[in-house]
Order: sequence, then structure tokens, then C-alpha cells
Amino acid sequence: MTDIPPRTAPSPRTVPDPSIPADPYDPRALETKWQARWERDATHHTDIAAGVRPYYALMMFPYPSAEGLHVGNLFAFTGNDIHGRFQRQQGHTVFEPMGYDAFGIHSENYALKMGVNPMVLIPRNIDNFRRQLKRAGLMVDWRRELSTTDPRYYRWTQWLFLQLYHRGLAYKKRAAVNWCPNDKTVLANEQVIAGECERCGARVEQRFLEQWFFRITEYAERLLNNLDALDWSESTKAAQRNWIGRSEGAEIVFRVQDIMAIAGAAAVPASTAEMTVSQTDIRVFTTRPDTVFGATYLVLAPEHPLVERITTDEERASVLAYRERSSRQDLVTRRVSKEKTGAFTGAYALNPATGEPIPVWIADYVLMDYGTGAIMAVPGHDERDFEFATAFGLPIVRVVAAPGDDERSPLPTAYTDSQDPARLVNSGRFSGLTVSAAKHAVVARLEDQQRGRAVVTYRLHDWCISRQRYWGPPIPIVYCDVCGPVPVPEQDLPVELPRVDDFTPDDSGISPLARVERWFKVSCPRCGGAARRETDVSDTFLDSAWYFLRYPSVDRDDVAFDPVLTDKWLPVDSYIGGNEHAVLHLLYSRFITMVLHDAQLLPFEEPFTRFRAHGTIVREGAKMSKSRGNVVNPDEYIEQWGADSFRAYLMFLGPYEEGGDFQDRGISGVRRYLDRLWSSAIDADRAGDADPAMLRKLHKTIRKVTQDIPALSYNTAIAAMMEYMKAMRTGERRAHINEVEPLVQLTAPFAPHIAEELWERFGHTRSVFDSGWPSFDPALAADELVTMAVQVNGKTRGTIQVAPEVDQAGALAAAMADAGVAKFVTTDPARVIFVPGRLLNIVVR
RNA sequence: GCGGGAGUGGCGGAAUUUGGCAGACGCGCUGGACUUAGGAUCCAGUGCCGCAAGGCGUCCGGGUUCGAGUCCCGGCUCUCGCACCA
Repeated sequence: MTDIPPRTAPSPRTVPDPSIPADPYDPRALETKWQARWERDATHHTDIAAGVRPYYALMMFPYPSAEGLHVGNLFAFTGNDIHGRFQRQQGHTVFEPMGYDAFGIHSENYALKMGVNPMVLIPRNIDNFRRQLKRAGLMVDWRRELSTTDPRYYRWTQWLFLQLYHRGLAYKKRAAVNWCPNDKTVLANEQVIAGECERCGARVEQRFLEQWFFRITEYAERLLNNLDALDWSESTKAAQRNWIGRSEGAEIVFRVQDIMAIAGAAAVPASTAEMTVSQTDIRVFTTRPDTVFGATYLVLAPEHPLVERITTDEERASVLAYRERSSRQDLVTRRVSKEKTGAFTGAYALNPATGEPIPVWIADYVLMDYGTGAIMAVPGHDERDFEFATAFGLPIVRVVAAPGDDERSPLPTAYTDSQDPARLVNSGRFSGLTVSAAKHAVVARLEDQQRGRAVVTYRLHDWCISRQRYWGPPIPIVYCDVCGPVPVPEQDLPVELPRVDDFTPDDSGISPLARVERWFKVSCPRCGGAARRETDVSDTFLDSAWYFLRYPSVDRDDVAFDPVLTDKWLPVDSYIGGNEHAVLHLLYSRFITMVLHDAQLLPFEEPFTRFRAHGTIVREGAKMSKSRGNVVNPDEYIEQWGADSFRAYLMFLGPYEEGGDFQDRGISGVRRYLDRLWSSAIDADRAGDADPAMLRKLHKTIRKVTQDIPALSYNTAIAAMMEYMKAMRTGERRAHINEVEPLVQLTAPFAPHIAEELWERFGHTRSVFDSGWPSFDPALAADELVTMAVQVNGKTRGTIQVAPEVDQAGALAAAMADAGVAKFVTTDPARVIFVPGRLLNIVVR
């Protein structure tokens, strides 16, 4: 910080300085006073059971890092706090809770580094966070604070797991995970930065481990469709649509030729509802079934289960070698190098459209976890297939053409147009059809032949919720040799995390909890025999996927969330948070809410009625980072300028939903505003009447602020108040109390401490937040005279002061009386454009 | 590649919803007042060129219109999310 702090108290001098008021604005003293007063008077306590007109104003709860509160946290919380305080002044009972998302790998890694159990560290971090948050003057009901690491909380996280388990939405399967060979641990996706471990920088490997999953894909369609009706930031909805990644297409069956010649394979046809599938039929997914005549080969993902069965003896060695090579390659290098590699299996499949045999390849450009893990390659009309076919000399056939294209000439590149002028060629009876018509026709034909069907595929995967780590809620499952996996009975929850000294992850890929025998050795809840606990813990995102349900019921140990309170407070009226959680947290929360709705535990299926993503703050044009050393420490600024100034500056520096540039110098502007508010209020004239012109200005300001706050246009709301302040003080005039008092109420959400103090000094005994909100009189907010722009041929040549209801003739007369205008009007106007109250345009030829 | 957002003074940003005085508000800067002093406070000015009259100005190029930062067409740049997704 380079700025000189403002003087808040008289300097120690022998002669009193007359320019320093006897009673200056002293934010430090006053903020301490009011924070204590709020606590004493329970000003911020929410009457959960009996409060009227409930309004749930929620912000994403923080991860309590050891570094303390980040300015980004405070930006988010302050924005929510202003909204909440405003709603309270509108007469709502506002609930603005705070909690801590304290499980997870961040905390655990930090604890490992310090060599202290996170059970010890986390409470310290939380204490520090709470101290900082209180200093910022948030309207939080601290009695309802929660931490996800509290057994009273995660007991219900485990309960939630069981609800999904009982509904068949939790299952276990082997899956690829991120493995850091250096830290010997599984990493969450978020812990992998550009293919490297975020802690040590080692290249992350793929490992296959048994994992617990939630069947979120079963909800894909609902998660997608509901978005349309949600009042959420458009960018967030777009990110979710993107993530869900719905695509319409077809599944087509290719029969592998000459099955009996392949050793060990038995062609036993099995019939499904839609089509006949034999054990070596290859199902592919395509969004372009219209191009099936151009499918000149098939590609399977290297790890596709059919590979072993169809590979011929001659090709076995090279196929296995390729498979081995690609499995060692981590996902990231695979993405970086887009060079096409692959191996021929020796097998051929019949193209159901042409009847021709086409070769079956494996290649890592086909992903096992999307579609069916197999594609029909149409090199003529897909860029990747074109590259592959070129690299391996496979045939390229044109089956779509624009008018005028030579149907026989070789394609220089893949022709991927599927819009109107493009038509099918070389496609038998389908030639001549448009792409969209052909899609339907081809699928219909394949359905008749039982060789295909229309399907919808999603990019969304099932949610892997298990973590082979220590710092999380243990998954409440017990494995019994006799009974198999048995859920822990609800009355036995929580399954408490044992306190251990050594929670270092090891090379086994198994949770550190697997070393705690006294903990995992249990008897089977069903048969009483010897059994073993699940030693994986659940993903942090599960903790945060339901916390908003817990706040109103946080003092209840008999239920996760009380139905009556839930009905009263939820869904959340206003949710504010960062767009970095646009997909994971917000999608998981929606999913969990839908599941609980289906289980008839919640009357709604969307948790957040309104969501707004706040922007990010940069500093002096650059991203804040520890390495740059340009991180804003809220404590320092609050110390120097006061919490009120800091809050107001954060809200003023840019549009809330975009964030902005934190410039150290800028904070002095809002501080000056508060200084002036202070002195105007202290010196306010209590005799006589307010200036009518000023009252008109006041009512306009009230209208502007009242409209801007719900829209989160905090920067313009503050600008409007500053503008009013300037008007009130022009020519060093003394403001009348009736001009200042409502301004204090308007300022209150932004700068609560100073507002309370001034409100009290005005003689009120109750909190300014229970004083209501100034109303504006539209008649008063309207001007007596308006300034209209006068243009000649579209160029502004002057302004006129007229009554708002003046007609065209009146405005024209007034305009022509203006010499500056008249001199441009040399002939009779050819035309006059009149916008009442705004503008007059005189058109001369 | 797909999708979202954005380009406006020296700087942060208003006005884009509904086409109607571009630059609100703040920072910074300039001048002045008060003052022993000022990095405090207060007053005035501040888009660019020009003594002025006036001209020019919202990423670039077209268009619609009496009138375009705002609408339409084409392009450029930045930014965020997803990405060999078939």
C-alpha cells in the first residue's frame, strides 16, 4: 500500500485546528461499537421459526484456508450482504447464514505440510475467518454457522449417501482416476492443472481403481431442461448446457465378419428390445447417420472390451502393443498431440448400408467414455477421420456434396457442411436428400433392419464421489464376507473419522484409513460377522451439494432438514457465488435436490430460484496471485480505511457481475463520500423545511437506488448517491435533515456501521435496518422542467428547458428562440422529429 | 473447433433494457480558496483538435434511420468455460 491514510482524528497539537471537526468520522471506533451492539442486541439473529416474509439470501460458503479471507470472498459476501440488508429494509425476515467448506484435499495437503492433523488446524482457520468476517460487518446469524467437517453435519452427508444408495443411484465400479506418482495419492480433477499435480508438479498418471459413483447421468435430461426456466446468469446456464453436452444421433450396429474364424469367439445372438446384437457386433454412436454410406472403416477405443475378441492372431501383437502404449499415456498428452495413431485389428465388419466389409481399427482418438466407445469413420465428412484415413491410406468416399460439386472427384479435405444446400450423393436410394431429411430416413431404414436406432448421448458422466484420502466423511458402507456390501444403519451414523497421527497417502492407491485397523474392523450390521468398513471418503462436492438445506435446521440432530422449516425457507431466494462453480457445485446441488424431491423429501426440485455469478477482482489490471505479491489483504484495508469504506469501494469499482480493477487510490473516493455523509448528517439543519428542488433530486435518487440494488447494479447505485451528495452540498450549503436522513437509509446496506451511528444520532432507538426503506413519490421524482436536446439534422445544437408535457409546437418555438439553434435553421424545416420530454430534431434540406 | 461475455477519455467505469444531449460517478490531473504548512478540506475545470467559430470522436469496414456506442451484415482483438465428445 502506498497511499497515505486519511486523518481520522486531530493530530496532537497544542492549538486546535478549526478545520478539523470536533466530532470527526472515526470508522474504527464506530465499527467496533456497532459490531458489539449488534451482538448484544441480537440484531442479526433470524427468527427461523416465526419470522414473516422469509427471504433466504445465500452466498457460496468459503473454504477456510490458512491464508485467511481472500478479497474475492469478501467481494462475494458483501454483494450478498447488501442484497440481504436491502431485503430486510423492504420488510423481509432475511436469513443470511455462513459456513465453512472445510473438508477436502486443500486442507489435507496443508495439514500434511504442517504435520498437524486437520482436525486441529481447521478450527484455527475457521476462527480466523470468523474474526475477519465479523470485521466486515456482515448481517450473519452466527448461531447458525456450520462446518462440513463437524460430525453433526457430515452425519447427514452420510445419510444422504444412503438415500442415493437405497434408490439405486450409488454404485461401485472400476474406473480411471488421477494418480500422482510423487505424492502417492489420488487427485481430484480440480487438483490436476494441465496434466500435472498442483502440489508437486509431477505428471499425473491414470490408474484403475474401484470407485463409488452417483448416477447423475440418469438426471441429464431434467438437469438440462429445467435450465430454461431458471432465473440464473446466462453464462452459468450456458456452461451447464455445455457440460451436460446433449447430442442427438444414432446407434448403428456393424456385424463383424467371419466370427467363427476368430479363436474362442462364439456368435451367440442376443436380442434386445430394439435390435438384435450378437456378442461381436460393434455398436457405434454417430450424430451423422446420414453419412453411413461413407463409413469406410470402424474405430474402437483401445480399451474397448471387444478388441480382444475380434483381433486376429496375425495382428494381436501389434494391437496389444498399441493398447499398452496408449494406456500408459496420460489423458493430457493424448489431448496435446492430435497426431493420429492406431492399429488394425485384422477384423472386418459389414457396413449395413452398403453391405461392404470395412476394416476395424483401434485408435486413441476414440474415447471409451463417450458414446459407445466405437465410431464408424466417415473420412469424407469428418476432419479427424479424414486425418486418420490419410495417415493410414484408408479409402475416402464422398457421400455429401454441395450443388455443383463433382461427386466423383477426390475430396481435398473433409466436407463437414450439413446445412441446407448440402445433399446426399453416392448413397443409393437416399441420394438427393438433404442432410436433415437423410438423418431421419437412414435411421428409419436401420430401425426396420434392426441395425440401428435413434439415441441421445450426453457428455456428462456419472459423478465419481469416492476419494482415497483421509480428510472427508467416510462412506457409510461395511463389507461383509457373507452379506457383501451393507449400508451402515442410519441410527449408527455418523461413521466418525478417526483421529490419527499419520494420514499420509501411500503408493497402494488405498485410503490412509485402510491402515487404521481399530477403525475399519467392525462387525457386519446385518449378520454380526467379521466385516470391514469402506475406507474411502466422499468427495467435498457432496458436502457442498446440500449445505443450503442444513442452515435452517442446523440445530437439529434428529433430521437432516426439518420439513416445515425447509418448506418455509427454501428454495433459496437469492444465491450468489463465483462462476468457477458454474458446473460442478451448482450441477451437483441441483442433482441432489432432484433426488431428494423424487424421494419425496423436498417439495421442490430446483434449489436456487435465482443465481447470480459475481465477477472477479483484479488488481491494477493484473490477476492477483501470491507469486506476484499483489494480493489484497482485507485486514490491512479495513484497518486503514474502515470496513464501510472497503465494502463500498469493492461494490463501486465495477459492475458486480463483472468484477473490476482494484486500484489502491480508488478507495479514497468512497471514503470521501462517507466523510461527507458524516459531516452533512452531523451538521444537518433541523429547523425549517428542506429545499423542494433537493427533495425532487432525493426522490430520483431513491428511485434509482431502489431499482439498482435488486439488479446488483451496486456501482451505479453508489454513483447516484454520490451525485445526490454533491447536489446537496453545492456552494457549501448546509443540508437539511430531511434531505440527509433518507440518504443514510439508502447508504445503510453498503456501509452499515456509519448508517447505524448516524441513525442513532438522528434520535432513533431501533436499528436502521428495521427502519424500513424510504419510499419515493413518482410525482416528486418527476421534474418540473426537463432539458430537451435540440438537434439540427441530427447534430445537437443546443438544449431547451421546458415543461415535461410541452408539445411539438411549444418545443419548436423554444428551440427557435435559441440563437445557437436558430442560426443553423436557414430555411423552413423539411421535417421535425419530436420525442416528448427528450429531444427535438429539426431537419432542414 | 463449440459455447458464453466484452472492446467507450490518462485510469476504473456510465449510458446498450426502450436507437434520442456519449463520457454519469470515482480516481488522476490543472487552477484557485483556506493555511505557517498540506499528501487534509472546500471551489472550479478536465474526451481530442482549435484563439475562436467550429470540427472530430464509443475496435475496424459497410448498411438501415431524421438520428446509431445501442439495430443489421462482414471483419479484428481480448477474455472465460468445454474440447480428438464422433
